[in-house]
Amino acid sequence: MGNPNILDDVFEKFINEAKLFKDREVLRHDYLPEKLPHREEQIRLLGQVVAPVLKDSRCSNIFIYGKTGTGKTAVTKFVVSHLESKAKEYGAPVKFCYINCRMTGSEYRVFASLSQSLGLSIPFTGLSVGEVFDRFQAGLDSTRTLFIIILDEIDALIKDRGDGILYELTRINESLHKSKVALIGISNDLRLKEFLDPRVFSSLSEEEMVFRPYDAGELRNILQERSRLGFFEGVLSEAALSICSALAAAEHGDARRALDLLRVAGEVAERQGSATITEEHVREAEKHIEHNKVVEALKNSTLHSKLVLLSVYHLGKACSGSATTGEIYDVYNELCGELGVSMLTQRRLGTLINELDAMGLLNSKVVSMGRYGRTKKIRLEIARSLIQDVFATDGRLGHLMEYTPKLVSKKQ
DNA sequence: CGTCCACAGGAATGACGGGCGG
DNA sequence: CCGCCCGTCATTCCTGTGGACG
Repeated sequence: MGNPNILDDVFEKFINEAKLFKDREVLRHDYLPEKLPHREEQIRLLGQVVAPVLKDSRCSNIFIYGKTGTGKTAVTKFVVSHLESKAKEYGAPVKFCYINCRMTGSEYRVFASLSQSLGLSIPFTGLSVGEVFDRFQAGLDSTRTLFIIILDEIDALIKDRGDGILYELTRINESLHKSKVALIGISNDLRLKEFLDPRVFSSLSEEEMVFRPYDAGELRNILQERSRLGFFEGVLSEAALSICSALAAAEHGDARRALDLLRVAGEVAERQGSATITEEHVREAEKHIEHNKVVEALKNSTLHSKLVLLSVYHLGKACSGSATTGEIYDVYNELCGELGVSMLTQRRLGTLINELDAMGLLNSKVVSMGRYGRTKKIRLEIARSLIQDVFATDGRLGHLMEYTPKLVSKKQ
């Protein structure tokens, strides 16, 4: 019966004490601000490259590299949205389509999104890829359009599907009569060209841009700028600002991380009813984000992935950090036996390990031990306590935390 | 200086659930 | 309802390989 009152309390408290955030949205990393500090040069360059579409000619394909949180996406969206309004002003037939390849996931869905942005309706599934491509091409050519395709996080697509789509897209202009297509490829991975067919690569990177990471000072400016819009005056302490930029700078100058840190720190402070954001809140936010990362990652991974992670955790006790694939496979087999689950092959395990590596939960490195073979050294990338926290609440796997695999006790 | 370990990781293939168009 | 195609997970078979050992 008291429940509504509890909530009432919570809400009232929130309304009365929420004196920190002026505009929460501004502090999200996907918010597109009116100013992008320290990226003026890139904005100008990209602007020059795409400008020809205003005069009815196709612009060069362009390839943009840079690590996460260096402003690639923000700059591109910024430039393109300005281009769009200019194009309207001059009546140039410019359209664009932004696709995040990691979200979109497959060749089929990329073409489906492209078609949808032209106003074609494409079923989720059921058609062959070729059919969707044909429809897209026909749809595009039915009116005269300069179509700019932005493929963000393109490395995700290429690494597990190959460069077939890019091949199609780079050649599409040859079969278009009225319309023209230009590509903007954005990659987090600087070594992407190694995965590409050289023909595709050279056509895709008629122009190239590299985004350098921000340094601590630049991050600080960015955060300052955003916090002016996002927080009320005097909320953010100097110390908190410094620590945010320092932490993010240590992590390859990732502005996305810096902004997340700042926003979550604000939320932590708010929940504690504090009037200012302190260094302590930022530290708290760091833990919070890390914890969420793990929970999120595990929420959509399979039982077997979790078992792999647990195996590494257990092995960590015995061999001070790094374990080999073979050891993990043994422990994993034992855990499967404990649960009465059938186990996967070692080949499969290898790719699961790679996936966990990509998610940042594990760290794996191929090493050669000479006469004693060639394997991967794998260690946990996250705090052991975090694993304990997360698995303790897992009904099915909780008890495996206490269990000590034979291999581990033998090693001890 | 060749051997050979203990895997890495690519390719081909299959099983399965889901959705479409007819 | 069927036949077709999709994406995902998993297996099988395979070739490749860095470097300590002998």
